[in-house]
Amino acid sequence: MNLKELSQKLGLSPTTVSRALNGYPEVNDVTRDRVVAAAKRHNYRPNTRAIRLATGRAMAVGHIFPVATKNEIMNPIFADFIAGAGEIYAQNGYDMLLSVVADDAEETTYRDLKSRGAVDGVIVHAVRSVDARIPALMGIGLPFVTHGRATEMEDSYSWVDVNNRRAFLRAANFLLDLGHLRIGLVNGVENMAFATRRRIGYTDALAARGIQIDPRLMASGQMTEQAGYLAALGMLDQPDPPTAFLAASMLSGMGVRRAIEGRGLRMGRDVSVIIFDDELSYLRNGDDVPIFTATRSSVRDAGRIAAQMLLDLIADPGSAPHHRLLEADLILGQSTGPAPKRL
Amino acid sequence: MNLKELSQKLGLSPTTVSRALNGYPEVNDVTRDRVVAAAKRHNYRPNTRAIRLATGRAMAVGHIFPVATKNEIMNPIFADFIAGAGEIYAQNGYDMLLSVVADDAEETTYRDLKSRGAVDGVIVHAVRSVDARIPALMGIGLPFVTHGRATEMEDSYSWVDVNNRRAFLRAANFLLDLGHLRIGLVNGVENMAFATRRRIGYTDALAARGIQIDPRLMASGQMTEQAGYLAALGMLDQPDPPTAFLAASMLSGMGVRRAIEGRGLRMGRDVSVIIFDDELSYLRNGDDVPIFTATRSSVRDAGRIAAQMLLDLIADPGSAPHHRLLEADLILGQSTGPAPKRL
DNA sequence: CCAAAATCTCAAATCGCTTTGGGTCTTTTC
DNA sequence: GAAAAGACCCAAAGCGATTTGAGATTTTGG
Repeated sequence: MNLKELSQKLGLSPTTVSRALNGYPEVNDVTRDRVVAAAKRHNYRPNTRAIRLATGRAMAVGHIFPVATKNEIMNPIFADFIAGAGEIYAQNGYDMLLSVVADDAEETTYRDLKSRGAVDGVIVHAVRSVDARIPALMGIGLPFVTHGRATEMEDSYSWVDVNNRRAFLRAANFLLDLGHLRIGLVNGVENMAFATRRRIGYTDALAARGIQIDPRLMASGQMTEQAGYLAALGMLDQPDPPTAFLAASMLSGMGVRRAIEGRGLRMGRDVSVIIFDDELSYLRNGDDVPIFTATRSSVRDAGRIAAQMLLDLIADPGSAPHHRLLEADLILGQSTGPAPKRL
Repeated sequence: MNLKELSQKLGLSPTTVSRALNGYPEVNDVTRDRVVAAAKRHNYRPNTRAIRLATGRAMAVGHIFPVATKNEIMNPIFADFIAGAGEIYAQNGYDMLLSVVADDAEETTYRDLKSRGAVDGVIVHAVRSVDARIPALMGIGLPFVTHGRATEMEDSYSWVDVNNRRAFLRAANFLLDLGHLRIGLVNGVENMAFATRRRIGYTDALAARGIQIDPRLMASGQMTEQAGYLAALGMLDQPDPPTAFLAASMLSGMGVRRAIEGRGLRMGRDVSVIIFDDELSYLRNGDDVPIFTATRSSVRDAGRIAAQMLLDLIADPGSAPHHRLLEADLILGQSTGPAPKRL
């Protein structure tokens, strides 16, 4: 059932039917009702391909799913981010296009999407501290919103980010207030913008209290359980082990917990742990009472916000860049307590 | 740069340029080379929207991302499956369309995608034992491939699945061979097809050795760390606790491990554990030596296979349904050992 | 050397919608 | 009561490709 057939059935021109369906004012209410009813009865949906060609808009946004050429790690937060963004697209009649691309080919993909006219804008994931994709996209002229922000030129593009520095600053301060003096940092890979900022939050907090930064208490790596385990174990086995940890994710935190328990210590009593909790749906931090004390910020919300921002940007391409800095909550769980008395 | 402009630059008709670019035989090789070179030089890409309208094919496939209305859990295997499938699409010039949809609206979404002409086919995720989507899609007439298979009508549609029954049968047999008589099952939610089949594999193995099935040793729930922990703890605290566990996923297994260690036991010595390892990129089962003994089958591979199958189906709609049953490997890790002597 | 076949190229139709620029028919307005 | 305004509807021109059918040119065969 297409527009022409429907209009013939109704004895109207395609023009009028199209206008009636799209809410244009030049059509009689009686006629409009008749058209709408017929469209529903015949289960008519305008052909997406034709709409796109006619309007010149893709009514779709692209998400590029970088697959690191080296380590092949798929970012686990991606699924939840997508879930949030997808909600917004569905509400606004947009489609979500996913491209899985080797991370050194992202720019080519953006350029391709643009010249093919496949999308009206893109979301950039996993922003690195220095990220070539940002200037590239500005050059290409494709509207975009980044999740995370690079260290430079913050003002010249649109982004959604968590205040990572502040989150880890607060977390570190909280541990310091509990009397912890040696705090281990189990961070993500530090070419990622968020990881860099978290480290700065951590070091700033220590510096503000006049505590010497000890590089042996700072690890950086993939945010997996195994990596967290090994990093924490290495620190615990040092002569002057940490009494607390700051871990970059739920998975890292689970690894840290295993290391602590593996050394016969108890988390929350002997060693405190604070994690960054992205509120991933399949990695909940406990049900009612959180297991880990955590800085918490929902990735799914971030997805919603980024998607809405992008749609706004597409609707009004001339507007100034939008920014949204989310603050993470610091929620109390069972993994923190006062520093044990030193022997 | 569009076809018309390019053809004007070349002094040829759009027809000839189109044919040259698409490899039709009716064009002189010299002309073709000239056209191809010019297209490259001007960075010409045919407009996707126009191609779609003209050819009537969407050159896109849909993935529907069900968000359970109740528990809101996003399936963690989704990301890796998508990564595999996306590779295949990219190689074949297809786009991947993702829809995030409440799980009670999936059928509507399929119907919508079809009537809008937005996709040429879809992949169905997370198949339930009895799944209304399958007959629905057959009715709609949209080519589809399911990941997992329902309990009925296996032959009438195309699917990719792991031999879940056999995987858990082998795993259970392996534990039985090691002398374990009480084996706990920490299964996924059993309205899912894969979970049902795994349970059957487990019970079949026990039955074949004449061991009584004990419902207290069978748990079914979300495949989260927390759920695995609680399920295992409950079993360990029973009067006659299991000496081994079969866990449905890496995360469940991590929960089981925590329960074991929480009770002062050691995994691999006091209590054995076998997990189902989907080889998720961010939940690796150890680096060199696997931590858990596991039945292993890569979800990313399954994504590749399903995507290729769907493309084949789209290319040849009249063909008979395709099936692919993957066998899981049983790989030895450090989490299993002989059953401890009974006191 | 001419007709037939093969080769190359093009004009125009098509896909299914939106949108422009008029037309007709009523209804106001002075 | 005529002119202006408003309401309603339509034909046709697009969007940018593919594809059909046919014309022009070159090659082949007798």
